[in-house]
Amino acid sequence: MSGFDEHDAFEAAAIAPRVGSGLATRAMGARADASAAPYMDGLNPAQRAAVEALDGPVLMLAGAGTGKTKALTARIAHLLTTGRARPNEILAVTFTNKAAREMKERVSRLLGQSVEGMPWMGTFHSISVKILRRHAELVGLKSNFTILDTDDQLRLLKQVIAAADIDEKRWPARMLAGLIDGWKNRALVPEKVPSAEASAYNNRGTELYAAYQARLKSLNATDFGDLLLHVVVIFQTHPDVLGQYQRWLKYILVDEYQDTNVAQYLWLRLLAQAHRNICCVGDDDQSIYGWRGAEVGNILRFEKDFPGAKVVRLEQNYRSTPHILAAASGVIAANAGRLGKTLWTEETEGEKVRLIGHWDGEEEARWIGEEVETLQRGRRGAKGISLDDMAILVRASHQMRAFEDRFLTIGLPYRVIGGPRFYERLEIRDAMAYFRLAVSPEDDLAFERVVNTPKRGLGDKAQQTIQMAARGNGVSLLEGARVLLSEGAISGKGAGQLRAFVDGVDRWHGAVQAAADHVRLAETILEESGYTAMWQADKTPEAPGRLENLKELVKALEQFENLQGFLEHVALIMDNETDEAGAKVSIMTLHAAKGLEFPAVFLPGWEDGLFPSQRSMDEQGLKGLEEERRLAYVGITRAEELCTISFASNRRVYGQWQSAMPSRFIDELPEEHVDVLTPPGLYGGGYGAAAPRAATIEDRAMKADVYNSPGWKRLQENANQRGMGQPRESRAAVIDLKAVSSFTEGDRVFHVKFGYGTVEGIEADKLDVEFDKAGPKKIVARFVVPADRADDVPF
DNA sequence: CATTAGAATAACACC
DNA sequence: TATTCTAATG
Repeated sequence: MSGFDEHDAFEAAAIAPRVGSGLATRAMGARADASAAPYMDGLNPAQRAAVEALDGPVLMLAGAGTGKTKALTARIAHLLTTGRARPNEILAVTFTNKAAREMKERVSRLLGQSVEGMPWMGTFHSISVKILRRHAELVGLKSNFTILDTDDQLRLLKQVIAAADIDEKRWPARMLAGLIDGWKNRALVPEKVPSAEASAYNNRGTELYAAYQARLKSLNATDFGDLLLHVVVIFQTHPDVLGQYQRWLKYILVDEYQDTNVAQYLWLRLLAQAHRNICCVGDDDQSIYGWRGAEVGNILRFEKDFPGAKVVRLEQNYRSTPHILAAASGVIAANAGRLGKTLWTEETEGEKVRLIGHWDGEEEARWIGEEVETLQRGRRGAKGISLDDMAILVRASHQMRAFEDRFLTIGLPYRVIGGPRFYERLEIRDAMAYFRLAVSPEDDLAFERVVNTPKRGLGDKAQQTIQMAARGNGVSLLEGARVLLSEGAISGKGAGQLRAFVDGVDRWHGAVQAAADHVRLAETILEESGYTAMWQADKTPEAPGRLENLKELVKALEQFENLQGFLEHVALIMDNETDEAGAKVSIMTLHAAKGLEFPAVFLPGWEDGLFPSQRSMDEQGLKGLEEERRLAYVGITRAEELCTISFASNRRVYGQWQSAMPSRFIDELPEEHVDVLTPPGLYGGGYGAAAPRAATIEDRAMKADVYNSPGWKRLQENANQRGMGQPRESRAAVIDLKAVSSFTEGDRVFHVKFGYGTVEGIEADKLDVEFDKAGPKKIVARFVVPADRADDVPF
């Protein structure tokens, strides 16, 4: 019942009058003057132009904070109100479920009615699933195919690799997964992979890709990349099917167009090529998904793809203060090959972007924690900021830990967005595997995951036997197991338990087919399988939490009609919004922050190697660096009123201490828009958790003569002396330089972090020190002092 | 088969 | 450091 039949009816009924572009029009009972419609209120001229250019290709270049969603939703309202399209004739694609949800809500609000009838508003993936279920047989699948997540994908690949007799050690499955994802992102089926790339993965990349695809098909499964790929293949090979969709989906809107990859581009172009009513919204400066196959080229090339396209630029920013905008512009200006936009604002007030250095990551977290509390309370009589209005945006998710630790100890409420997700947790995935088996007993991957969880005495050997039996008979693992049991071919111990397991699955499957109450069924499954009992018996500290999660899972089921519906939801909706009450600071990655805004934003970890990430630069060179820079731009432009950038000179990495230089992006911040808060340490004095609150940053900031402070100069000098890309030691929190006298072997020394130690060797400016507590370390000489001067260390 | 200690290794961002 | 993998032991 996916709306296709109604659709035909609608198609016949919807005879929208053609109208001149840009003019207010009268249409089928719509309001007489659309330009006076409430959804047009408060649109600036550029936005209005974007809303009114309904027919033909439109490219909306929308800078950060320029009201793009407003324009987009108004455009949808306009399409509906003018009678150009019915709700189910508009295809509106976003990248995240959150964005789709928000758009739905806003359109509903604009029109004063629900838009439940907009079935084609969603992510590329969710819309693709809808299409693919309808035409699965065209690519050799059944319409109830399962969608594998990354984990399943990897396990399947390992099997394929093993079957090809390749040493997975030398040729990791991850590498192959990356290759295959890359090909799928470019809509390349195995036969189409360019021969130049066939040498990948020990010359067997394409061969294994083909084997993997065959395996997926036999499992009646797809991975994420397939969802799009299959649809593109169907469109390309079945013009009749494509034609249907072209007729049905009269208007196309695409959000975040700069993030589309080749497959998505083809997907869109195929759908749009007939009527060319496509409106793409994007910002080349916010293209941050190159690693996922996004092609900035798509947006740069739009006018060539759609000749005669109308290009609208949204440049008036409604979000940030001038200083914040200027700082962001200064950074992004270093990128080449931009379409170019100049953001401006009518706003004149506002604080400069704040910059502060710290000795190490812990101190950075401590400082930000205090600063959050200060802001919450309200600085100098200013009004306080709610925790909900503050965010900490990090480059990589592992950076979040330091903040979580700190916030937990000071009891500061926080929420992590996009961290280790609920549905990726071990116990949830196990439970889901049970549900999957209940829904489709032939789901071999699910079978493998839980046959021996909890332990049923079915180890590698027993499982191999089952595999053999299944493969030999060309049946699923469950059937294979059944055969073995009936033959009595399985050894004594596990046999009874396997029998119980197989019977259990049969029973649960029966219940699913009988459409039994699925919430109850889920509980029953977890009980009968012994899964709950397993965690109850587990005495590790995390067991109670896991049981709690299982309860939550069952509760989440209530919102769905059945298990199938739930499973699909989980496969596609990986963002879990836990809307707990109470104000909280948000912690998230820069990527996750795209599209969001906060009055106060903290951007920690601006160190070379971390941000920009060394890996990005190593693998992608200048291209990678530019993408990192766009990420910096995204970060800064999330801030409405206050943006605080910070870096730490030392950080633990894999338990090893490492020092780093402030990010090169810091040098790119235009100095007249930055307040340098004195790097701690440069003026000595106890700075840290125990420091009196009166001595916090605010007061210091007043004195800091911005870029003329000795600290800043030294930062610059150090920066200039060193080559780029080298591992560099800190140029920020420099300890008393005079303390760096010449050391000799055997000297006793002191280091703030490691304590006392003995010099074992000397190498240029580095010392090999055997620390009493921390063990052997290589240390830059500047960071240690003679042991008898330990008291002089200002930290 | 399960358990466990010790070693290896890891970490960038997501639908 | 923290998790995961391997090999050796029970």
